[in-house]
Amino acid sequence: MITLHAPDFRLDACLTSGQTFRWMAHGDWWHGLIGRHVVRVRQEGEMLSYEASEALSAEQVRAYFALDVDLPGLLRQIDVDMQVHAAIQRFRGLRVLRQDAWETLASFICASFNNITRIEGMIERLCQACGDPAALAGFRTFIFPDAETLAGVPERRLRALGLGYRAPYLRAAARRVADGRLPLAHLREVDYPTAKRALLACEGVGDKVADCVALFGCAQDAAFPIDVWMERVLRYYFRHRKITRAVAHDYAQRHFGPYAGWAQQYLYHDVRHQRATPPPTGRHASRAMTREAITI
DNA sequence: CGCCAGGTGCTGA
DNA sequence: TCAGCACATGGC
Repeated sequence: MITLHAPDFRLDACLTSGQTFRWMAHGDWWHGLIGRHVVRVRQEGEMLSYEASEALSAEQVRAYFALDVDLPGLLRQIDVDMQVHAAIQRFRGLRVLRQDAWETLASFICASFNNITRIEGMIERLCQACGDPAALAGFRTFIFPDAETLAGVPERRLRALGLGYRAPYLRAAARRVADGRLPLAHLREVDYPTAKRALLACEGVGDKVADCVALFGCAQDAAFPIDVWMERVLRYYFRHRKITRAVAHDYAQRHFGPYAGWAQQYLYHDVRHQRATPPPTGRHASRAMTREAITI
């Protein structure tokens, strides 16, 4: 077992905030994969411990959990209004993970117009059907199938896994990655608009999915995915008027700046968490936040 | 059973 | 540019 120092970090928030779909809680441990490595991780205070099925360096783990990011400095940049401030206070330590770009692209194609529970099931069946088996002690799982593999899977087989109309989109994206038309590794090196434009070339990838892949899979910290939840959150900055996602996205970019994606992750996790555990009275808090929103 | 889900592509104004 | 619509599926 290897232990690293992980200040300003909250593992459970990272793994339950809708940016990753395969981690499972097992007592104090979380079981999952980092790339092709089967891993279990556990947080105790400022310490993060892990075990892996094969050599997995501390640097790879640090990179995956974005522990190299100066979180206090970053939060200072996005802590620009009452609403995001409250989310930061509640979930300080939440970080945007640095996941594999292909797995992120494939996962978020499956995520479109879908709910998280079913997304998890679809991805798990996809891995069982097309991925290589792997294990860590008693934990057995399957590696996420690579693009070359999925490019050769017939659409009807993907439909049989429950992907529905997303099946042809996933197959086409796999082809595009496998044959090099979409150079995913390169998208970490270019600027955000360039990365997003490249992702949008895939069928079944619109603004929201492209932003998720850019943010979670390509280290594009400015990317700002807007789904139905974020649309509700952002409406609040416009005095609850109806707004198009394009307007909301443009506003968020200017309002939060180069780390807008991290603000998005805090707001998203916060609104989802509020639904799960509603606050006791909320009256004063919501009035204060409304007043703040109006002055923006 | 009806509504909803980390949307996208297409169409017609 | 933008609203309106179809699209598969299953969780709740």
